[in-house]
Amino acid sequence: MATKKRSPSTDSGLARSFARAGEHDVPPSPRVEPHGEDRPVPQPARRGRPALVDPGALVGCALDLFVEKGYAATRLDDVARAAGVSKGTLYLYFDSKLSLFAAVVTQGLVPALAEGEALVDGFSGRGDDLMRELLWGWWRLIGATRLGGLPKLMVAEARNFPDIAELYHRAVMERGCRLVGRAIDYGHARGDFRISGDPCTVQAVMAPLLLRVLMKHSFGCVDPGAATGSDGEDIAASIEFVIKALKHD
Amino acid sequence: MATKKRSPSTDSGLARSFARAGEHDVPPSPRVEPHGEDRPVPQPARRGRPALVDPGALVGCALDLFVEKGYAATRLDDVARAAGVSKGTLYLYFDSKLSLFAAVVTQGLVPALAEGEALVDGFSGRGDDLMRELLWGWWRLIGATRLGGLPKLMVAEARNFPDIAELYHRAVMERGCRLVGRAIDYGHARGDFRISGDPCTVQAVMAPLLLRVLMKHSFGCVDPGAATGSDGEDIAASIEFVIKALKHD
DNA sequence: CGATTAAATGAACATTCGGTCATTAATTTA
DNA sequence: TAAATTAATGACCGAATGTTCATTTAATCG
Repeated sequence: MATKKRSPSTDSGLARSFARAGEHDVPPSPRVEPHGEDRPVPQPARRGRPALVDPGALVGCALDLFVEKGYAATRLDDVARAAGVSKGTLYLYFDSKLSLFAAVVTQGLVPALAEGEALVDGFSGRGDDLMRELLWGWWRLIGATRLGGLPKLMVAEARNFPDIAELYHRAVMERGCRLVGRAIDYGHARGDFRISGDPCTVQAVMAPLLLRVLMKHSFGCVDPGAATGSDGEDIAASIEFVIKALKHD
Repeated sequence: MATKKRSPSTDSGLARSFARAGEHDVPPSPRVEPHGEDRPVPQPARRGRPALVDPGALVGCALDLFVEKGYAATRLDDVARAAGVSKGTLYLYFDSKLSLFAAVVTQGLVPALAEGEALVDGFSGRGDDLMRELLWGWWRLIGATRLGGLPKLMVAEARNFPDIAELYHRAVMERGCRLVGRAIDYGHARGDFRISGDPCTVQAVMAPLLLRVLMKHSFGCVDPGAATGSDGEDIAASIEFVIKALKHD
């Protein structure tokens, strides 16, 4: 009942059941076969029917549905239909519903985090400007995209899946908090901010944007104000709000 | 398949299937008198076996489980067992799982809102002191109690139950936002705050505490820092953070 | 004490849905 | 073209669970 993946790569259930991350959809590179066979490497010299489906697309559809309906209320039939495949096909790429969920949570946010870290690493300027760029970047890369659904998904399901919650906490939340904390410390060291980047301050800084994206993906269907994000206007206001709180009098 | 309630009072499915609010758990007051039927008669001179269960206790147990597991993942058997009754008994008091959910969401928060409104109505003093009392009151009455689980529950389920989401939005969120908005406006009129209580500012003001309670009820089992609230210390810090953002330079 | 009425039960029913697998489709190799 | 190999399908199964209801329990009334 365990591994059955088409790929020979070993698979430790959960938390690692999926490796591809790119958004590309190219199954077709059927034609490269340099005669060496049993090497466990790049060109397995494929035969038979080439794969049509893009696992990344499956994960994307699952993300949308998990965010919209929650884990338990999302049927694998729906995911399959949304992706234009059959339910059986899902089981060619994922061991179980839970491993699909793990794949959804795992992939996506890490690139955005890396980008933020690069920003903070190479920044020289006023602390409030760094904070503006960082928070705007978060909004552009996460809050305004469908990745913004992940926080809501995890808030909803963390208690039901402690393993995945811990994974998300370590790989995303802690790393993100360190990042924001460093940005605050940067401004603090420069004398721009009155306080340092302790965990409580970090949460207060992220809170307006995070809450906004949580509302968007929950009450967005009921509250038109929460739905849109109404480009920029009040995102900017929220960002300036927390920067004001950080600055000296 | 519709109404079957033991009481002759009409019941419009959803959103109104339950009225009690008490927190007591005493079965030993055998005269329960389920929501006094519209007869002005306080003592209907009951016959037959007196009721043992307290519907408020059923709702309380359901709240805990819904918050912990989410709606879909909560089994009525669990709710019944937690309340010490049989599953069939639940259907004596609620038409369906959904109406139980509606009862959970409906009751509880309104009294806290009323208390906050009384505070703002009768306040005379500095704007930042009003804000402190208001936010601390919210934390004491909601954030620190099990009612604090409701925001997480609604964030998780709003999209699945638009009717209940709209009910919650109207009866709780809009009312709460008006309340906080009035408090900000109060300080703004006095010259204590630099900005008025527009919806965006209100959300930014509530965000740190709301996010904290959301985290507590989701990642609390994984992140020890989010679990406790570590009484007072960083609640105070969060409150002072937003007050700082509101004040003039 | 029966008769009556209401409360509570829990076994049984019906549906949903995650997961399986025999079958079919599509491609390459000989 | 035939064999081999891999991809994809969708009907099917079984466990889980919301809902029902005939039955049992416990109180009051005549």
